[in-house]
Amino acid sequence: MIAQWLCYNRSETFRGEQAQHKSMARRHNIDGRPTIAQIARIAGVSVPTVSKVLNGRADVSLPTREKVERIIEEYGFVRNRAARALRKGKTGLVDLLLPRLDDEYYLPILEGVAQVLREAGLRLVLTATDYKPEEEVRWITTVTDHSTDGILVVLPSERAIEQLERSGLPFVLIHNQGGLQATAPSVRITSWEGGFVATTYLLRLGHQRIAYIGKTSPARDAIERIAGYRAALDAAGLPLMPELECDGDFTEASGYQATLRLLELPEPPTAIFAGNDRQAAGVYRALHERGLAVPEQMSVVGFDNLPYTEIMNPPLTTIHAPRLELGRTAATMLLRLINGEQLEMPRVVLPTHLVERQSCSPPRQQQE
Amino acid sequence: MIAQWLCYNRSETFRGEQAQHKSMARRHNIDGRPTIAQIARIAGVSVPTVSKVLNGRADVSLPTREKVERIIEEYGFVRNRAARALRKGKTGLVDLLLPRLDDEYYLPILEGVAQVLREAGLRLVLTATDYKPEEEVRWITTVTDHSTDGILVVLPSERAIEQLERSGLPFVLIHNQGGLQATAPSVRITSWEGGFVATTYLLRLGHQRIAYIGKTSPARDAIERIAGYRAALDAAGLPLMPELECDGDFTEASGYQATLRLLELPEPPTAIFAGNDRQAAGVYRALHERGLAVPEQMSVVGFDNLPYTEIMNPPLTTIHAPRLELGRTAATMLLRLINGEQLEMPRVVLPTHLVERQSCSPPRQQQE
DNA sequence: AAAGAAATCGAAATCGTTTTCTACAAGAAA
DNA sequence: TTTCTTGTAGAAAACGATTTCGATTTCTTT
Repeated sequence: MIAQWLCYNRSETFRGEQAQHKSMARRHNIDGRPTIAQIARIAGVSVPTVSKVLNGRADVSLPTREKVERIIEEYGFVRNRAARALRKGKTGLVDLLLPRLDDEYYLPILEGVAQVLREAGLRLVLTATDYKPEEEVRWITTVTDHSTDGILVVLPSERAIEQLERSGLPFVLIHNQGGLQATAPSVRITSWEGGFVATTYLLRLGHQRIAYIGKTSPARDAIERIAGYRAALDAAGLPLMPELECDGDFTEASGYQATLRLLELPEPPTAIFAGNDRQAAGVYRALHERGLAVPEQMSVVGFDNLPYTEIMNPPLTTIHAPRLELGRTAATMLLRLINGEQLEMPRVVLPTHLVERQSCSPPRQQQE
Repeated sequence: MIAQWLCYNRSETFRGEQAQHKSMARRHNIDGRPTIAQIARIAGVSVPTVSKVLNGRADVSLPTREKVERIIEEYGFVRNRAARALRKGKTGLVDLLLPRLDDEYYLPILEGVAQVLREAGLRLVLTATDYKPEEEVRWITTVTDHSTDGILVVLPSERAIEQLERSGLPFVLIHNQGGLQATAPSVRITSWEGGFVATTYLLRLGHQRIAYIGKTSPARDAIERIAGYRAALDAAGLPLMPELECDGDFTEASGYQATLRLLELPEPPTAIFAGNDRQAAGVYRALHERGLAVPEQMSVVGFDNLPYTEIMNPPLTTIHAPRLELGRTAATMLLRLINGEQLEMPRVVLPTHLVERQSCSPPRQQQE
């Protein structure tokens, strides 16, 4: 982080000589910024003509255009966005609703959205709803007042979706939890496939007793992950082992506790598929406390591919959730909707994939 | 809400005597949301009266107020924010400029800003500048068009500060790198004290040879950290040990490399103060590769208190940088400025403190 | 009962831009 | 020359709210 401060400060040494704008404009306007009317008067043309120049319309002669452009440049004129928004009915803003801001999981989504919006010249309005549907609804209601061009909602509640559909605003859902039948534009990831791939990977290494943590959550993604796990076992001709399916609310603590319980089993698993990376961190902690080595005595697979999985010890093998693309895709779709276009693919699912690092190996009995 | 629009339109359709007015109003209102004018007509009052009710002004009689409020409620009216912004000169928006969005360091700052703005009923516009001064300047220029009420800039460049001061907009700087003489409103943390405390902590444990990683960065915070380290050594009557002051650009990789070099020294240190948590993660990796145990064979202290330091193995002792408060304080100050108040304390410095976990112990020779 | 004070309400102006829609000029076609 | 385009420019009307300020009405006071 501070690394970049370095080169950043370097380029600082070339201190750009900024063209100082004429202070004459001050005379005309109280807050110092000229309006179209003033520019028009100074240029000796009418207000609409200036507007036409600003908007690149054709019906302005070249000399007039150049004169107006010169004055605009000279006085450093920028048009009042509020007035423009009022007249055009567009605000240049897009709202993004996240459950939480202090959860690094959402960061790349935010980043992806920000990238696309920046390219499109739109500004990003960010709100955290703290996982409360009423907050979501409240926010959607308050931005229904022409103050946004479109909305992106991560993990929307049912109520939020209803409210969105009612509002008539363009919107795209990210990580929609809703039923499969929902028709609203949305972007998701292949959680089922991720669960399947992770489990299959462990099976291929020779593991037979593979635990899963995170059974309880009613969230769509969680349900898909465990379904993928079960399907992989099934495809390998193995029976389900209910004692190896642990509760877990996808926190570090629940990963820790689930692992302790698993280790007390008469026949503990040789591998743990930890539902997500946070739980995997808890798994590591429990294993370390009990003096068990990863991957020699226990293989571990995570899900999400959070940044810190790279610096875990050993680096965690995990399923990559393409969160940046989630954000980019959703934002791109929303831009289309705002533009009045139809989406040929309103419901997009982005692929996950396995990131192989050093937390897995064949089970001990096969190693020897 | 659509239900109400329905009945709204229905009642309009059946109102013959107001037909001419109605058709006009309908023609101009494409998206079906009522305007103040329509509410006023339905309530049988004037436009200003509705406005007064909306703004809680005193000169409206109770019966009138109640009637208008009922109609507003019934029709689910929300006022057009663009129109309001134009007239009042306030947008209800605050811009936050961050160097990057994918850096978890900034997350709590963002969270703190978001909290305060939410309480104040303002919306947060987020932009990443990618550490480029020209991006900062470009953004500041484009929001100078009355489209924001105030700006918060994290790690502002010199040029950005100049631009801000020229713009006349309210602004507060976070982590200002500038010289001590700068008078602009800003919030920082006590980096020097953090460096001093971390080093003193290690000295008290009995360490004599304490390394520091991150010498090279010209960033204000980095300079203060190493200055604190040196001052602590000095206060303990120890000489500076240049061979123990390592270069480092505050990435995981540089922590790793610096540690390898330190271990090759004829007399390696017994403790490493790692400049920041990311470098500490690299230190852990190098030590683990060389088979050295933390804290038994090497004590490590980080800086920042990133979330993952808690789940490092062992949990990292580090200096807490109060980033949430950084965001909250800056936002609170900005709110004051927007409100036209004077700041009695324009330049705030927030205290850091040591978070003691399990990565430090007395050096080996003293243990035995 | 008359006059003054206070409460209540609305007409009209305003914020700064965009969008018709009309007017006029110059050039092309008849 | 007359008529018809074509190209330019501007007058005026929105967009939807807030604010000012004058006009009523109601309430006190003497």
